[in-house]
Amino acid sequence: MQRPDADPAAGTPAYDLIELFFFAYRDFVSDPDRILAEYGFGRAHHRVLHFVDRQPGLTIAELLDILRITKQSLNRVLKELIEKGFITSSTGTADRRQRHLQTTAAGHDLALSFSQLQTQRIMRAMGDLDPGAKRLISGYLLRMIDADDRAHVERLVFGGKN
Amino acid sequence: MQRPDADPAAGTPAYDLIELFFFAYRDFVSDPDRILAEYGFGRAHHRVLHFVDRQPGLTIAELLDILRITKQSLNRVLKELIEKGFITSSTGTADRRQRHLQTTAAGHDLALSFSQLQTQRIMRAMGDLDPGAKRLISGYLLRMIDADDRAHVERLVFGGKN
DNA sequence: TGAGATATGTCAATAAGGCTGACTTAAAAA
DNA sequence: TTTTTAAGTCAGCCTTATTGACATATCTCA
Repeated sequence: MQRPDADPAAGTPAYDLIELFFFAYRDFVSDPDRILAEYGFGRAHHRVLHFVDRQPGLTIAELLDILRITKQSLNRVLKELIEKGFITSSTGTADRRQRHLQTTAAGHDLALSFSQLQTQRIMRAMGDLDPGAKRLISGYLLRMIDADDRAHVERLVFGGKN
Repeated sequence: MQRPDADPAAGTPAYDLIELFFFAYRDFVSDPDRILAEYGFGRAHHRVLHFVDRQPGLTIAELLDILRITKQSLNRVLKELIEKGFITSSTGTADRRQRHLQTTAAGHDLALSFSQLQTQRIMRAMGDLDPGAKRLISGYLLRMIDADDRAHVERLVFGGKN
C-alpha cells in the first residue's frame, strides 16, 4: 500500500493531455447515448452491436475476448439484442458448439447510425488536417494501447476478420 | 424511433479511429485501477481525487459541474475519501454555506502517482514526436469536445483555477 | 469407443456507480 | 422577514459488471 515518493524521473504530469482525453472520450460516447435510450439500450448494447456488425460471423468467445467481460455479463445484453431483432445467432457448421453472430438489417442500420454520429465528431475535430496529420493521430492512439495487445487491435481495426 | 436511411453525405464511417479511441481509452484508465483496488477505491474515487487535487479549494457545486453526476452519487464517494484521509472539506469564509475541498498530503501523493502512471503511457505514445505534433494532438482532443463546453474545459485544463 | 476438453448457456448472489424524488439545515440575498 | 441557495441525507431503483457453480452439447484424442 506504500506509494513510492514521486519519481523524480517522471517529470511534470501531462495534466493537459490527461484531462483532454477524459473529456473528449466522455463526449465521444455521449452521441449514441441519446439514440440508445429510445430503444431501452445502454452502452453495453452499443459495444456488442458495433463489434458484431464489424465482424459478421464472430463467435461468443471472440466477442468476449474483445470486450473483456464475462459471458454472464455479455449474455443478458446479447439476449436482448437478439430478442429485439438486431442480432442473429446461428450454430456453426464446422464446429456445432460455436455460435456465429450477425447483425440483421435493422441491427446494421442502427450500428451504422452510431458510427456515423461518431464519425461526424471525428471529422469535425480533424477539420482540414492533411493526411499525414491524420496518420499521426491514429498512430498516437495505437501506441496508447498496451504493447502486448497492439497487434491484436491492429488486426481487428485494420484487417477485417483476423 | 425511426432511424433515417444512411446519410449519403456522411461518407464511410471512420471505423479505425472509432475503435482506436475505444481501446486507447480503455488502457488509459486501466493503469490506475490496480492501485485503486489496493485502497478499495474505484474509478469514481479517482476522478474526484484528481480534480480536487488539480483545483484546491473547489466547491461541491463546481465539482458536480465538472463530473456531471448528482450530488447523491458524489456524496458516497467523497465521504469515503474524506473518512480515509485523502481529502479535507472546510467551510467557506466568504460564503459559509460552501465547502472547499482539498487533498491532504496523502491524497496529493496518491493523485500524483495516478497522473504519473498516465503520463508515462502518454509519453510512450508520443515517442519522439516534435512539439508541433504534440500541439496537433492536444488540439484534436480539444475539438472532440462539445463546442459549447470547450471554453469551460480550456479554462479548467490550461487555466489553473477558473 | 470412451474420456476429457471445449463452447455455450444459465442460476444465484454481490458490488460499484449511477439515477430520481423528497426532505432538512444553515446561510445568504432580496 | 421571506425566499433562494449550498450542502447533506434517506430511500429505492437501474445498469453493468463480478464470482461461483453447474448443465448441455459437441469435439478431440488416446
